[in-house]
Amino acid sequence: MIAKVIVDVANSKTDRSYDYLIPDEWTSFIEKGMRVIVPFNNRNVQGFVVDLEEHSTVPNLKKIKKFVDMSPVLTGELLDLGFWLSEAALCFKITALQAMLPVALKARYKKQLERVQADMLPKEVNDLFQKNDLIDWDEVIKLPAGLLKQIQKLIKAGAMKMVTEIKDRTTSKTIKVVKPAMGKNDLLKEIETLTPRAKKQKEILEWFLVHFAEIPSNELLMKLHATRSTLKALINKQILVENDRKIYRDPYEAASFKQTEPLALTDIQQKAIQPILSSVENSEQEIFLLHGVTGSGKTEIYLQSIQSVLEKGKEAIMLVPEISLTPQIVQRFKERFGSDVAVLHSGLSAGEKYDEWLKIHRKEVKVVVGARSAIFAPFENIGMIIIDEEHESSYKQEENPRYHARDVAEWRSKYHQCPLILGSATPSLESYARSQKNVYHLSELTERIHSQSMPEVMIVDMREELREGNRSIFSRILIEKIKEKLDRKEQCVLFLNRRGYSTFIMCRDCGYVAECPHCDISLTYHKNKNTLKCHYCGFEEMAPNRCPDCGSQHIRFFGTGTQKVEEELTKLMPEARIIRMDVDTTSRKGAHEKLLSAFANKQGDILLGTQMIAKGLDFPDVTLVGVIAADTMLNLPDFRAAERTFQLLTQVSGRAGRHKLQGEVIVQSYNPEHYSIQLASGHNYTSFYLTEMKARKAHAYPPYYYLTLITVSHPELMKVIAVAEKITSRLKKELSNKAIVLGPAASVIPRIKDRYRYQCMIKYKNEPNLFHALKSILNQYENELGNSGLQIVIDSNPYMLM
DNA sequence: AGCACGCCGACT
DNA sequence: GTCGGCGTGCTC
Repeated sequence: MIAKVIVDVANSKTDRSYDYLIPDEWTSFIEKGMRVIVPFNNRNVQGFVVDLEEHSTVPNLKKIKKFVDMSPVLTGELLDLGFWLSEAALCFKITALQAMLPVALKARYKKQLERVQADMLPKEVNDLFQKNDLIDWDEVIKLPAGLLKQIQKLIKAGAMKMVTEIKDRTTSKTIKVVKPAMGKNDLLKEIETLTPRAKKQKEILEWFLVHFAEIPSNELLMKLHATRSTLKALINKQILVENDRKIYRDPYEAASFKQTEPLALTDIQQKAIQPILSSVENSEQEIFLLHGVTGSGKTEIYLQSIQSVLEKGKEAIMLVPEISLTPQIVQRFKERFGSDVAVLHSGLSAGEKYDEWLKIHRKEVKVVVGARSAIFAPFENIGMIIIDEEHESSYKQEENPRYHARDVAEWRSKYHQCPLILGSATPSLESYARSQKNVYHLSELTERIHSQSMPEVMIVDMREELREGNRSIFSRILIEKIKEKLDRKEQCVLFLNRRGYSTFIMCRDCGYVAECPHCDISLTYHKNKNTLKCHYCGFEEMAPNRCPDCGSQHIRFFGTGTQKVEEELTKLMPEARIIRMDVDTTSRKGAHEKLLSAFANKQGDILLGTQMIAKGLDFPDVTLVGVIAADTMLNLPDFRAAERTFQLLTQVSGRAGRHKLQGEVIVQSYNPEHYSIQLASGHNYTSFYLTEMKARKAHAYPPYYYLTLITVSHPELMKVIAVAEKITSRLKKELSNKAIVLGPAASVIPRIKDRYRYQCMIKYKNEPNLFHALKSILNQYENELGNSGLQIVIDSNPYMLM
């Protein structure tokens, strides 16, 4: 038998399957989707079996060396999906296949030096090997040059050789468990022969007499207040045996979840869920766009839809944006579906993710709640896929394979003939446009449950404040309102989309601006450490107190970040308890949850944060939401700037007054008349959609046109320009005259990490040649891509134009 | 990617 | 005459 294997060598020349002979003893064992280890050009690499065949046309096949899995890690469906994905995202097949598995399953290669004939080695070389016949290559590299030379010769002579060992990164957590080494009758006899002084030993054995089962050692010792030494005595006497047992890490172990029952749906919810349920009933592949204002009860619709899927014996995938994978959402799923749920998000360690993935693989769960990559959950009988907050940019992966979870979800829903639900209070223009063309089935939830009204939104013109002499970052009305809420023991959420203290520092005498030495971007001042940081490459240096250029001491800090807001707020209201949430305060594991639960327990009056506090949070006592600078995003050079601003303002405002108390929102802006700010404050999605669509049409942007962005980067500017120009002119030649090819132009950030960056953008409607043109461009530069430091990134349907 | 092969300059 | 630098090409 022949196995077709995709090897773990990410390169365009090796981007295909290779045939290998399956050793006779494994012919009935090796299956599609398993990982194997194969010899490949004088070394061993890992690969995926993607097909099995009787015969091969290739002479002199090599044999599969080892198998890695006892059962396939990729289903037939996922293999097909991987091939589709590698085409859609223009990446190597192996890259696509690996993206579908938890990182823990990615092969790790360890090079070693093996001793073949000890008697041929001189003493000083033999001494390097102690008991083992292998030395890690990392150790070999450190040896003195003289010794290396000898080793080189010995390798040539065949006395030693280089080998690669391949390992998973799976580390299983084990615990010690203990059980009787004999039957009940013998156990009884042993108890009788114990000396009267061995009171604790007797207690332990009596426990086993009653329970007669394996138990974690620690648990047993805790229960009986015994110590390890007592247990050890019994193990030594071979009355009990102790073993290591692999256990799952359960990130949510400590939390206990009360089971909840489905809530009664309002009439509006009922109307929205009906078509979904009938689609589940008839196993129809339909895509629903669930457009529901914040607080309209979308989650309950998800839960009940999934319930109906489970009742049919099928599985469900629910995607949520990374940032909103707060305990709140997880809790609602765990409460409803108990241990049927696996949770996958980036806050978990590689081992924890692997364990959650294993639960799916072993069919121990029926529901997955997770971020983007959870769309690859290895279910085989999917009855529904849900993407909550479908407009979120975190569904687009910004590295290879550059896929959008929505596209993968559509593919899988077609494969399984099941409904796909896209939910959002502010759908992406692409999705809403499809619903207008009846490609998607639109369901609207226009009212909040319990008919709370939408919060009152007030726009404050900050230019006016400035004119009236208020130079603070807070408007007078915002300060007044915060104080009012504090007096009433209610809570506030303040939002600012910028971390750090100041966005840039400038010398007032000579105009010097501190910039990153590796990127063309100004450095952000972080006050707590008194450093300047680059938010793109991580560069950090001490902040100067004199201008490095002219020596002046007049250095001023411009722009406002969360740190500065926190400081100003403390000055104005020393009594307020502020919880700040941004990348800098949540980098440690679990910090996110800790800060949120502190706020939920009212250990804080004001929650101040960036992006990450905009979504999904639901705190009953929050009655004021303040947006400190609504225009920060509006001024970005991105065609989605208005859409993002509208979405963010709507999401943030949705945090206020979700329960009994009426909410208020204050939006500070320097562009108060901009339609995205005006329409967000009026909660008017439809008008925003229509206005924005006109702008998109006028400028030939999605959803009227598809986009593909090509970014060329290299340490030398001339090289970048030359390559970008060649690519652009080639595309202009090869594409139809209906395609718009723009560029080459310097990227918004012209240099990152010492690499210059140029871009070319393609706008098109129907361009069957595009795929081949792009592929041949990649092929043309392939040998330059690796060694000369040239990088070409092709992103179809980009979310980040930077 | 990474390893072998092969071709040309520097050296015992 | 050999050793070792790196460009080139192939991997079932």
